[in-house]
Amino acid sequence: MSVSVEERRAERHAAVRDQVVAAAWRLAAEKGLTGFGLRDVAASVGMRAPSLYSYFPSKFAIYDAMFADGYRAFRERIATVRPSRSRRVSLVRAAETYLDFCQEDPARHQLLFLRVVPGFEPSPESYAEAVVVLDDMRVLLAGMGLHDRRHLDLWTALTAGLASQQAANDPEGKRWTALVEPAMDMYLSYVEGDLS
Amino acid sequence: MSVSVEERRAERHAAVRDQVVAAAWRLAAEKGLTGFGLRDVAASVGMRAPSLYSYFPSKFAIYDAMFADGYRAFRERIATVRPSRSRRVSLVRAAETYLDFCQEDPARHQLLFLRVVPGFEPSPESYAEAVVVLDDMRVLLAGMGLHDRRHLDLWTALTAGLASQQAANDPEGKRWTALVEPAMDMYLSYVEGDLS
DNA sequence: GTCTATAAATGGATAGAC
DNA sequence: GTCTATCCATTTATAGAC
Repeated sequence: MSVSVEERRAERHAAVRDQVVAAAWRLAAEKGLTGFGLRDVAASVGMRAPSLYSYFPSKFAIYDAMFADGYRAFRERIATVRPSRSRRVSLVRAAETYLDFCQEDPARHQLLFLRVVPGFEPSPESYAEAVVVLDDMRVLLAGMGLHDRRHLDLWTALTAGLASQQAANDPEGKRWTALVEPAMDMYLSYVEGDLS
Repeated sequence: MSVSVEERRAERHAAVRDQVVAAAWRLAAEKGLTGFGLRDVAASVGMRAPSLYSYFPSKFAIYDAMFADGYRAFRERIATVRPSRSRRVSLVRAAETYLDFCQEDPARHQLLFLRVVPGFEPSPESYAEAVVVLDDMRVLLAGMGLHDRRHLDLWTALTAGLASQQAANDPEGKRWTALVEPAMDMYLSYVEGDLS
């Protein structure tokens, strides 16, 4: 059960990385996704800016870690959705969870689901986290008998649209969130003929 | 038919303002919505940065003018949609026009329809341009017998979702654009019972 | 690994001459 | 109205001492 010095060092290193990412999320929520600098990040973990470079080679690398982290958090959140025998209930719960997740942190919504940071694109490894979540959704719909990618794309468009309209036009309210049930009803009656 | 000196001066002033806004759009398309500076803007209209302050009191004021200008352009574009007796055709054409408009300039899509510039909110006057367009859409749906705001919100969410998924996940392709017809079919069969 | 110091650039914005 | 000059803050990132 002994652990090598290198392993403990690596653990500490990873722990600090996580703190940096958490600090970046806090600042993004406060000042906007592109509104914070490395000094802010460093200060809020008790460091000076240059020390961050022991953990991340660039600011984009921090965005990249945030991206992966955000999708892992999203996947965990989606995993908490209580399953139901009713397709309708399952879809409504999934969509509501997604909408809540977006609304509770608009900066995260922008980083994960929109293309907002000029010049930033997630690395293949981080993008893989996004693919995993999308695959979860694919499996969920497949479990309902929907196997066509177009069915999945239509569902993501519908929920993404509710989220983006909510964020852009009524960030504090429920104008579009309140439409989740009708939206899922609409979706379900449309795909009804294709259910297996 | 004579025009006062002041009027001609005002006209020239307005013309330069328009050039500045046009230059800002070009740069936003090139370098990202938040990726350009006032020096760039000034240079691309043959000026130095301080001279811009004769036309706009701040960078946010330029974003504000872009916002109003973008919604005017959007309204003109929507006005070109050929009317049809078929509700389905009308909705498909409107949605396709919206999607094309978004895809042809992602920075414009972000400024008009997402909340991307940290700290920027449109002035009431500029926001009024957005309200006008939304009212056009309200009238269009009302002409089809759909008078409920929820019908309008559901339609905007659906089209906005197609646009944002397209922009974020397949900016060069047609993966979600290709779903306009099914999406409109879905929408129409759902609201069918409420048509007057 | 963290620091100071600094690079090298850029940001928005202002003062004041012309 | 436009310019030069400049302010002042800030940015990301690097060099090198400790």
